[in-house]
Amino acid sequence: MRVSKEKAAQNRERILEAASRLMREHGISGVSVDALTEAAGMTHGSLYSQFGSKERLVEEAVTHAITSKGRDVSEEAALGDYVSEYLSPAHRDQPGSGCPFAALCCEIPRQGMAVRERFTAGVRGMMSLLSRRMQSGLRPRQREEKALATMASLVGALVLARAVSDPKLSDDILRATRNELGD
Amino acid sequence: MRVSKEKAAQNRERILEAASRLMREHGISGVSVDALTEAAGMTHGSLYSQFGSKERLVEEAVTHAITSKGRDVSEEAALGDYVSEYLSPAHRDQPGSGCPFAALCCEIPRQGMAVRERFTAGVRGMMSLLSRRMQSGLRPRQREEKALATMASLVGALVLARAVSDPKLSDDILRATRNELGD
DNA sequence: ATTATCTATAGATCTATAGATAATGC
DNA sequence: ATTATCTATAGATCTATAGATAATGC
Repeated sequence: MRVSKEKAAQNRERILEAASRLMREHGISGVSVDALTEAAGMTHGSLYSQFGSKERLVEEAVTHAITSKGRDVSEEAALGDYVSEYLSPAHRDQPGSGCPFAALCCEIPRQGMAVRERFTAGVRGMMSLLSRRMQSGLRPRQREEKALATMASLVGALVLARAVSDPKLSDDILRATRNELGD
Repeated sequence: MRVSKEKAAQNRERILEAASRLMREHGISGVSVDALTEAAGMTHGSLYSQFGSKERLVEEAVTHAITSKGRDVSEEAALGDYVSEYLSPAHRDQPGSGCPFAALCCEIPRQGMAVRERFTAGVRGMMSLLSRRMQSGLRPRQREEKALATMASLVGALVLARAVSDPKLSDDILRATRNELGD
């Protein structure tokens, strides 16, 4: 049965929402087309009519996750606030709505070029977001370098904190990195 | 057909070698029992006789990768040398023989408890390895904290450098983190 | 007439098991 | 007699496609 253009656009959006959340929680290869469309309240057939293939959906879902996450960052927020929130236990414990870079990074090298390029564009976006918040005394080139190193610290701390089974060690990783970036 | 005890032990070792390499290259869920035993020159049936299940093989393979990698680090190596090698393009381009933490971190939260605990033990090992190389002026507690923050930087830089599709940006991530850790 | 969605299904592939085989090691 | 390995296969599950259905929008 067919639905209205408006309803179809809504359905597409719901699939993307579900995909960007489920992929961050279970990994890209860990989410089936079936599980995904079911979470969006549809059958798997509709995904192929909307996106053509899983690969193309992944492209859009990765972009969706990155841009929607980027919009959450207010332009006024200081570096320290951003770091504190990024390295908070709450962020660690909610990967589905958390940083897409930390959630997907290890799977990205095995994705198609289009997916990797969208991920890369997102990394550049986060670099410039952090760069703008670096000490104003530094030259642009140095600020970008600082931004990249900071991003590496943030992403690394989050993925390790999520991976270890000991809650205390996990907290230690977050705190140690917060302290290091606070200087 | 049966083989000698010695040969069987060799076969087991070959499966573990293949597993620890292939899992780092294609992810834990990205390697099938079939692909794995074939890489070791056997059929998939023998894996079940040797390990009982894929999950139990993963436990052993993760441990195998971590301990064999840990043995490579000479006790005399300084922190700077370790960092330079870790953040080298060569390490980035050879995940199969590289750091298991960087290769597997994102998949570990979805593994069984036994796998997560072995990963966690490995993280503690790397922490103490780095800790021993920190400035001798610091107290043990501070050295461990520095070690954790350094590990986060290393792992984060490597996974991001592997993920981005632009070779220049990838090099920049490695260099920026090397410079940051060099201070 | 167009098209978003559903149903049914094809064709791969994945983990796991059962039973046969044949060399080992007592 | 034991057991490491192989062969065959069961039972799930995964991506994708073909054709039917029915509401939309000209």
